[in-house]
Amino acid sequence: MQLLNEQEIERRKDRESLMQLGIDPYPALSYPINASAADIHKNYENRKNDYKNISIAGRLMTRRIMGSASFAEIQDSSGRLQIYVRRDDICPEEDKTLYNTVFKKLLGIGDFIGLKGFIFTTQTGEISLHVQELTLLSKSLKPLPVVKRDEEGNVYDGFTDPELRYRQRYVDLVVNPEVKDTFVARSRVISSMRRYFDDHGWLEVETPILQQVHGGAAAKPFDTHHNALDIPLFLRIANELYLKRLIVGGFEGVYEIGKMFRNEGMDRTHNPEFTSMEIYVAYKDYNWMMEMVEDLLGQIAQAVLGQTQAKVGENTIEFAGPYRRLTMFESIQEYAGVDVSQMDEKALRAVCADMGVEVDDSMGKGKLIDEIFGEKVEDHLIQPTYITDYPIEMTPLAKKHRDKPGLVERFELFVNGKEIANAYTELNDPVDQRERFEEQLKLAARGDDEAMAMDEDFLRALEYGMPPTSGLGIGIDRLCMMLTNKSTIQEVLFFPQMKPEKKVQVATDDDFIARGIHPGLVPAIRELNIHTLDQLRGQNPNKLFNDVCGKRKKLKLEAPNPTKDEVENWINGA
RNA sequence: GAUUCCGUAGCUCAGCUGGUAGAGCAUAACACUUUUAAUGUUAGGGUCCUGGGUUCGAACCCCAGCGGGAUCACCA
Repeated sequence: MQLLNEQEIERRKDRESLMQLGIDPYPALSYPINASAADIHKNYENRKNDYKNISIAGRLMTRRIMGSASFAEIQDSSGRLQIYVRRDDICPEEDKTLYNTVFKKLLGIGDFIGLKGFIFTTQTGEISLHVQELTLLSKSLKPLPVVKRDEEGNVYDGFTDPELRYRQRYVDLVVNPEVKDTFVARSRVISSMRRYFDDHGWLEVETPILQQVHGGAAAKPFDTHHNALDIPLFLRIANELYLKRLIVGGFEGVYEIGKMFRNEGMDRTHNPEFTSMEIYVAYKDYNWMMEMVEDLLGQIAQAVLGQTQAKVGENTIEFAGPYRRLTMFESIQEYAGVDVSQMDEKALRAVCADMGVEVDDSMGKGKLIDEIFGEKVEDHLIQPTYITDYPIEMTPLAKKHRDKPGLVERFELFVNGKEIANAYTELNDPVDQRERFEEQLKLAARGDDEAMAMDEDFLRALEYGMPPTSGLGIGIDRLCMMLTNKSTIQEVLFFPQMKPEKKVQVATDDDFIARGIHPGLVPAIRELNIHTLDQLRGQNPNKLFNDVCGKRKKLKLEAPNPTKDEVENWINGA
């Protein structure tokens, strides 16, 4: 049961009327299509002879009715096409019902229709379809927001409320064409990335989403339970440790593009489920990986934008490599003016205090350096920049630097002040790896709730031997944000997570009748804005009695007035 | 999680100092055979987010809640 507004009631009546005319509003059929709106606009001028028998389908989006002729627009997945509908063309016989009643009165904006006819150019120069045959394919019962655009492309009655746009993305996609463009771009980002990896011979794989140990990253997981095994399970926060097991197993290049789940806060750059790409290639190190990433991102930008530059907010980003490389210590030296490379924890805390960087007691040396970096450096890294050689404490899965003690071979790629990729020369020494996990356990004991958990099976795999390997992770959503110039993650996710929509449980007529209300009085109850049984229960009996009798008179209802006792019984449910 | 702004017709938004709820588009009716933000005339459409409070009187003031945006914190 739902409350219908005026326009929804009207459309339901139209649906009934169509059926009475013998027209199925939802016919079961295949409608053959031989052209799209975009194809017609692109090719009609040069190949006019090919557009004399067009069959096309789409959603009716506007109508301009002028007596016995009308202009309208339909929208298919490629765009819009103006159609010209003339009464005597679609109704060549005596009976003009199809035009006068069906097209003019019973169809509405949002309905799917199929059309046959020929393409021509109107006096005002618009390429249009002259309709000879019209078929209703699906009736729309809810009114679409009507977005108007003038010749300059100015939008007049936009569908702009972010809440409605995200909750009803289907409507957003119908009326805001640039939204569709964003998601087409997203799809191209992923497909061009996949093509790049496949062309290099690396294998796309799938690893468990339901995991018994949530490893590979520092984050809070979603937990669930498997009934048959009676064990707790977690949605993965990362897939790194599984992909490395596959390298142990003998694959020389594996990658996975998939959803990760983190039970943390949400904002314009975080959604509880997000898409990441992780790739591991054997016999490589992080220097090789930096060159690969430059090549990859240049090619993706080219595939998505047709060029390697992207406008992101105020900035123009050049994705073609090579990218600038800075060690973490160099970057802090450059942007914060401090050499932290030789500092111990105490000295670092003093530096943080100096700079007004907030810290707490659970933070180790690595975390403190990361805080300084985040506060002072990140925002400056606009053009793609590799930050390399991180402190060992904050990177338990990366190999120790080949000649810089206390550091690991890791880089992060920053673009427009945001991290979009993270890569290591992977740690493959099982003894070192066990020690690193143990260090993490100590951090956990100290209060760091993001410290990584020990994964014994992963250690066992490493003990069998993993070749030297470089691994990379890219946040797909953020990459898409950059390449589509969007500032929120919601704009690149079809269905971003939202708080539940509050749903009022509207009572049906039968619900009211079951409480003893005379069927003829239900309209009076609804007229009083009592739509749920809860609302009914909250009524004052005397007031309700008076109101119902008043409404009965006003609405001229046939049903007899209730007695006061009856009204009390409605409320008490007796 | 904190701060702050917002919630009025299907959509986009007005609504003065607290005094009978408004517009454009959409919808309905009539007219109109090349319009394109079609046009002209007319009509209907509201739980002013919800619940309390103040007041003779609340869309408006106060309190609480729900939902959303922005900023900040954490994380990718």
